[in-house]
Amino acid sequence: MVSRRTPTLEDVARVAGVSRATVSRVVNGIRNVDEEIQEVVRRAIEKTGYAPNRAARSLVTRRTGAVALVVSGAGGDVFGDAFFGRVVGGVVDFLRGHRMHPLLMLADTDGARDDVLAHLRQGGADGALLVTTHPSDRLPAMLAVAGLPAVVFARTTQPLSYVDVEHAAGAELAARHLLGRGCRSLATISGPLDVPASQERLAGFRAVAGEVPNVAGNFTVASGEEAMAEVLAAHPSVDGVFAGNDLMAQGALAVLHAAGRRVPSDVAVVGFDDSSAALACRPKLTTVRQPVEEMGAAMAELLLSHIEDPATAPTVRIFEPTLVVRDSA
Amino acid sequence: MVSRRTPTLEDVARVAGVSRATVSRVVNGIRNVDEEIQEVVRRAIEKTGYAPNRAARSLVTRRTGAVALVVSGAGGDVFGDAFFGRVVGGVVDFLRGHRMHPLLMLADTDGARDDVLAHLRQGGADGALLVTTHPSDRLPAMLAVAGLPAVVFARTTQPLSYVDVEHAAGAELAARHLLGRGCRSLATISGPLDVPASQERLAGFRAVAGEVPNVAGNFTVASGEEAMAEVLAAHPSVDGVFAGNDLMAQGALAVLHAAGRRVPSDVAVVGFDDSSAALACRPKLTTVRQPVEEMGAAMAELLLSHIEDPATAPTVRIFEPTLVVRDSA
DNA sequence: GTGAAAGCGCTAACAA
DNA sequence: TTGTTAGCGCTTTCAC
Repeated sequence: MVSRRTPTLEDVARVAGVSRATVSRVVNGIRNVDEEIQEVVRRAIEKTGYAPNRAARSLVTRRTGAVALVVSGAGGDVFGDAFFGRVVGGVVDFLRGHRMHPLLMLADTDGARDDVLAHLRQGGADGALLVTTHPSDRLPAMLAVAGLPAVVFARTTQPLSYVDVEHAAGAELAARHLLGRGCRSLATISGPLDVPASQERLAGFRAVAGEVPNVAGNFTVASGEEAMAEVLAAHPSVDGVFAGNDLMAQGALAVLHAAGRRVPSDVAVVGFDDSSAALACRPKLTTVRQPVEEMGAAMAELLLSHIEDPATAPTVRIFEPTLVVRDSA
Repeated sequence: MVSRRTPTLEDVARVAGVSRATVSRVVNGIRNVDEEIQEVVRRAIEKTGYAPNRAARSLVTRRTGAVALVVSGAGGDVFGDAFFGRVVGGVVDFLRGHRMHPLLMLADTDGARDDVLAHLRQGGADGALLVTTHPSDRLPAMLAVAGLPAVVFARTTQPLSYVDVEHAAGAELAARHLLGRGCRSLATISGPLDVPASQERLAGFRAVAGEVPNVAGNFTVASGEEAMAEVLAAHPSVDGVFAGNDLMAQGALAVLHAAGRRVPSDVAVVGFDDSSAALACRPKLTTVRQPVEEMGAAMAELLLSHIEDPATAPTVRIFEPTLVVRDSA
């Protein structure tokens, strides 16, 4: 077989002895095509090794079959974060049931944000999924103004759809659990207080447990260690700790252990997220689970509906966290 | 401003009073265009809010500006794995310097593999980056046969470029370190033995340390715990352990601690990967570092050269692992 | 240095 | 049910 140029609809049509339109109909599974002809066409496709050209199709349908999955965050190690991985998992999983794929993009600088916008305006993707960490990020506003289909992970004040978890409710679950097992002296290790989610979790906890002392960390193991040490120094009698995420809880565990406190008998610890770290900890972490994969899937689903019908109104989907009881509390 | 259809080259040309060709030249930064005219065109672009249509461009250039990043592995939780996240980070980072983006695809079933192939044949992406876990995966062969630009993470027998790390050399580093600190009774916890990387690591370790006992795990914390327990039962005198990855090392640490063995004084432990888990462990893990991000970037670089010149011969790039000494050994 | 014109491969009216 | 035809918006010879 001589290496020729890649076959087109035209070639298939010629081989099958029909028109381009008919071949197109068969390829796209449109009815109103005689059974026999369909068979002839299919054979011709087989014989020619035809594969439809996406660019040509996109040019006329104005659809690419791709959506931008934008990580609009701080450092470059976002992908090393298991949390983002879970979101991606949920997104990919949902999308592929719809023959769509996410295009990964970083939006960590203003230039990069402009690129994302440009890419969408050029029809490089049909819409955007935004996983943003900071409320100061202006990408949501840019997308909203441009009227591009977009869905955000975490609450936004922009007229865009978003998904989020009921942070306060999750923290309340943790507080009740700690109180329920008899803890009398509680403390919290929150995330950075300029992150809305951190604030909501702290507020939720205090709504149930009262004005307990808090030390803010930054969601890392190391910051959890520092915070725990600080808490221990200021409140030696502490017998229950709620951390804003599992990584910080893991740090707290290490410090408590080093200090000779038994977990959960001396000090009970509850995390947040139910990440893989929760299972890797010893003792295994009791934690508030966020259904991150489901949330990712929901984002994708919302985005698809916006793409399908641009007139769809912004929609919000809030998920309920659940308490996963393991060994640390 | 009335909402019109999105502006095209034609519109810009009309506003600027030049031909489409000239506008195209300016947009694509081709020289041979009078300075003044360039300025006029740029103003017209600004005024019209023009953005080039990617589909139309792709149709003629036969380039999409996207590459498929294919995870051809087992379970659906690949993205939750920090290892893959690091690869992605390296890939994304390199790619964006070249105005390209990765399209995420899962290839966990035969059907999905066919989809990946079809997507590439349809010009949905300019090439593929393959992160494959099992040597039995037939996707590399499919891509090689189809003559599509592709680069694989981990050695392949196919005529494709690939990147990999010198597994044996890394394990040798671990063995020498353990021996060097005076360990007399060594044992290993390897990954699944049907994974080439696991075998090579084990072989490398034994090449230096002799035929030490080994228990195979499956790269999870839990399997590391089981394996460690088994080792402890069979060889109570063990004073040095090399685990095939950091997660299993983490499991080993937990079991050793529960058994009352001090790390590293009673038993020294070395992991592999230098993942985030290595830093999260207590004591912090001494481990063999794979430059995963660099490897991801290298994959992307190789792929780009294949895309640019399809005649480029398959190339392999092997990376040297390094020992990162922390507290566990 | 600039323009005219010919496609790239496909879909979607509209006819027949 | 099937074919004809007109584009979708862009790049790229080839003249000028």
